[in-house]
Amino acid sequence: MAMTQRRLAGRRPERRSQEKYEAILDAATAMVSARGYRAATVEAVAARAGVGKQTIYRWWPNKAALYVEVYAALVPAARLQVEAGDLTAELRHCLRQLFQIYREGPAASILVGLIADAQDEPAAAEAIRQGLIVGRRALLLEPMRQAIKRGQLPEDFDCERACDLIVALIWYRLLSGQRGPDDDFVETLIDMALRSSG
Amino acid sequence: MAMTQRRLAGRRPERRSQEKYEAILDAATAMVSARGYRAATVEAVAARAGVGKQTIYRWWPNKAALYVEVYAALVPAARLQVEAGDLTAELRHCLRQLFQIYREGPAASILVGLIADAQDEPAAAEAIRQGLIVGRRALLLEPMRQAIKRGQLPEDFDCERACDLIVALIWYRLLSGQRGPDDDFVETLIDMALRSSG
Amino acid sequence: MAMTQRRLAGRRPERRSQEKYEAILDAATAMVSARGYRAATVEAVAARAGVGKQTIYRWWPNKAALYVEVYAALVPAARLQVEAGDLTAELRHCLRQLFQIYREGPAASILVGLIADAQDEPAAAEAIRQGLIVGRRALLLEPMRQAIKRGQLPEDFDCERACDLIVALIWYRLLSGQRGPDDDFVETLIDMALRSSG
Amino acid sequence: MAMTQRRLAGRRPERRSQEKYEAILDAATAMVSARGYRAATVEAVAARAGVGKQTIYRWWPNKAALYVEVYAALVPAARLQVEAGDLTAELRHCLRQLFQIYREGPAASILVGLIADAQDEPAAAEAIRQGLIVGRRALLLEPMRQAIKRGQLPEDFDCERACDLIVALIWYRLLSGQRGPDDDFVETLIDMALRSSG
DNA sequence: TGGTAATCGAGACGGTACGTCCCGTCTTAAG
DNA sequence: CTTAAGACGGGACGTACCGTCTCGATTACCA
Repeated sequence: MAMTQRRLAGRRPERRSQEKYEAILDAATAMVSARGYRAATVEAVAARAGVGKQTIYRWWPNKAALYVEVYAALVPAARLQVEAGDLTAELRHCLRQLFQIYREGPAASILVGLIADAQDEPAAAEAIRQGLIVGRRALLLEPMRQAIKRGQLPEDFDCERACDLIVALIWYRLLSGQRGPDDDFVETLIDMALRSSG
Repeated sequence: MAMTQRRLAGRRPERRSQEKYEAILDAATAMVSARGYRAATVEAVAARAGVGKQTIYRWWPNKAALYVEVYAALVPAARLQVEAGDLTAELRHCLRQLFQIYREGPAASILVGLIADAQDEPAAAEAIRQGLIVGRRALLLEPMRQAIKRGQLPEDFDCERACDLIVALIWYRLLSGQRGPDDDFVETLIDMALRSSG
Repeated sequence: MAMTQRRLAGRRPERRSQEKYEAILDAATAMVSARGYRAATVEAVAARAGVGKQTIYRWWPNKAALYVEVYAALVPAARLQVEAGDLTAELRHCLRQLFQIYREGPAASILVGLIADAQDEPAAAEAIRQGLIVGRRALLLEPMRQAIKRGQLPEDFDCERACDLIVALIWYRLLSGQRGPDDDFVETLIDMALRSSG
Repeated sequence: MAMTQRRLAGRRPERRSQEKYEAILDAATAMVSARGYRAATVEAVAARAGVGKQTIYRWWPNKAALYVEVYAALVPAARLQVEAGDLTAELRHCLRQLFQIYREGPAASILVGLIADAQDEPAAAEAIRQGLIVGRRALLLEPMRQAIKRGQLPEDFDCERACDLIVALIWYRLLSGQRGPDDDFVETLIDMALRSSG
């Protein structure tokens, strides 16, 4: 999202065709839904979008960067946030919304594919770190910090640890191919997170 | 270790050359160490082992199955087990040994590569589930169950949940490319596992 | 020199910037000298001239047409003509001058590139025929015809045949990548041309 | 034909599939006939031959090398040679046969394409020099040398020059896109060659 | 002199081919 | 009959240019 890749430094994104841009993201989304992350090659996405391969490579350095953007579009932060004044309620909202999105569309497949890609493509790893981890963490961390301020959590509660726990368990559930993430899982996550320290 | 693949039923594994078999596992291990999991293609492993590609495909259905076996050899269950009569001591021993192995050699890279492969190759997924999850889980579960029997853990302690938590956090640490697994992490894991329910 | 392209009839060439026009020809010349005819793509010439690609395509239908013009500028007819009253002297002057030009700059590379391009681009073939053959032939034919009139050559001397012979041998020497055209070659050409019929 | 390219040094041509080899040469021939030399891309030839691209690149370093071999197959030296005891008869036979082949199939197109390719691909240039010039020259030179021995040509007749003249005029006729090579042209060539020195 | 139209640079665009890599299967010759 | 060596069809990679097109920003003509 941040367009920080060196090789795109000179590009002027305002010149990019909005139409093509959307066609590419749409095609990428559709391809994953239809045939899975691996089969959603740059070549296939380009063909489906009615676009030259170069047009994709012009704006994204690799498949991972493209799909970080697709993921971000599918999982808008706004949809996960809520101000409830109550930690459990806020986490419940965030996670239920997230899992709903995972169940509705290909976002989970994309996340899993990106994690896989990241293992041997440093560029992909960086794209993920920047696009998914850094930005998204606050969605969980912030409510916890607020809760401490409000006195709903002990002062020494380890927010980072709780946050890692939640993300780790979600990743594990997706990666190990167990049942999809459901609302029961939300309660388990919240329960475990709140117990994790303090 | 050998002969778990159903599809090789008709073959006569006794005819497999023990020498070549070891050469292949050694080459596979060396390749991952030297160039990483992705670059350790079947082609490259065969070349390094001085073996035809077909010889690998004859005995393993795919790269993942081969590396499940390499992983199992690198992380022998025996090295992780200990009978201490104390849950914390047993978990500490198991996890410290595991992390030591991860730090010494390519086992962690292999695990991560396998997880990645599993995402779009059902065969790889199955190989992992059979080879890594099913068998390995007992190493954590058993000590916990014993601890319940000994009264060191409450009756209603959720061993599965605690076990998932440990594995999930290990995977997350490896996959997210944070710092390697160290002895501090062992203590964190034990602490979190023991808090996770009850 | 300008405005021979029929297809530009509707344009008003007087609006073409003389400055840009020369910058393009200069860049085209420089590119061939520096990197050869093939590498002197329209894209590269435009970049070197500090000009948009479209500006080139606006005034020349294709690369060949552009280089016919560059060639014509590098090999001005005036430099090859002389009125000596003696066929051998006139041919010698013409050919020596031509070879000197070939040795000095990229004209030979351009000629060879154009011949190559002409083989599968009818447009290039036509550009060559119009720009190089039709106009240039007279430089050799005229002196021969004068020589016949002066009685220095037999009445039945086949000027066309002699002319073809000279051009063919020059092309062959350039195309076959043998030694460059030198003054010895001039004498060979004249000798062979004068023997070719009669 | 000589398989002297460095990068093929390690290959063992006896392992090449004769069937595929012929399919490739056939497809290459057919492609030139059907769509011309330029359009006969390696990709298109591979597709038409029902072969992977790699299979072509495995045995030929580039398109030019492939087509040198196609040309050699289309214009077998045996078909051009004859022992007549008479120079004119031998040259006439050679050239008439050659032109017949040019008129029948795509050999001329290939020659022209190769000459064009040679201008900016040193590899192609070398393939041509080795495959076409070095080997083929003897077909013209030998009869001339025999004629000198038999006293049918003066001792000081310059065979090289005569040979260059013939080849140059053939190339020129093909390259300049004039009328195809016919039997009249054979007589012109012989006449000019015999006059060219001595 | 201000409007308007063409030209300009820059470069995005769909497309085609490139030459390389590796997959998993098939073939060959040596042992 | 097994082996190593590696050829094979296939599919995707990421790059290079092609020739066309779309942008604003000049520029030059004409009203």
